[in-house]
Amino acid sequence: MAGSDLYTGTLDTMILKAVSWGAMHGYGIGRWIRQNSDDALEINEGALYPALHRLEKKGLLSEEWGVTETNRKAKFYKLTAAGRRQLKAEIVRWKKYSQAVTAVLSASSA
Amino acid sequence: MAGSDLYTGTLDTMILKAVSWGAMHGYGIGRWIRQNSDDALEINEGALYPALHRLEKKGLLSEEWGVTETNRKAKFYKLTAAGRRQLKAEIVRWKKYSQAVTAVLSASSA
DNA sequence: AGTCATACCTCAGTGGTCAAGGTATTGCTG
DNA sequence: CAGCAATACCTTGACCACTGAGGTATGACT
Repeated sequence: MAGSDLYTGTLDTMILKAVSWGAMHGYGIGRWIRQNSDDALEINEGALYPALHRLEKKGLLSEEWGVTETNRKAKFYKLTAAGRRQLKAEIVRWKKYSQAVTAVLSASSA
Repeated sequence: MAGSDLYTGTLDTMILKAVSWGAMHGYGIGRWIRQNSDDALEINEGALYPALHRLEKKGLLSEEWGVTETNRKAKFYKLTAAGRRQLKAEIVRWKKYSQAVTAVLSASSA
């Protein structure tokens, strides 16, 4: 599975966003990100699962085993209150940061 | 010197951009990035200098000792041909990537 | 003489990602 | 019904960029 060479640190925020309307399982989160990025981002599983565990350990996600619509067992993640706060802050940070980098990369004089 | 919590991987591209109109020394590159990001990005020197050495080692920058306008000795960096090519590619990559992440973070339905 | 800004550097530690391996189950298709 | 793709989870070692903190030296101004 070819990764997308992530800019480190952006994955966690996207994961939090993915579950912001309800519980989702890991594999589905990866698929959701790919789809919502118009196939630009392909999440490496070796990055995805450690990230989920990390976020759970930080108390930003809670996990629970369940069954998918297609009858498969899967671990479902949802946002905690802290996770929702974090998501909000991270989105602000991303906006500022990406605008700053874009400004730098389109500067037209020294 | 407080860093800006960089998203790993974005620094190199900004450095290449900084020297795209002519040679610049390391300390000045840090200042240039800060100014062109409207003070949003404060480059940690512990990130900056290793990055310069890295890029030089990769053949994307060439370095040469010189003297600044204010009469101080400093190491000046400029783009190599490979560096210019890399910069172009990295800017494209950043545009695609940042648009993708922004799309994901502003998705409005599951 | 002292201090600030400039200008360079290194190092240990941390931590996220990649690449590659693995297990198990469902469901489709030949 | 055998085989295989897709789903769904996981771990591990290696790599490497960044943080935070330390350091040296010089020019300019007070």
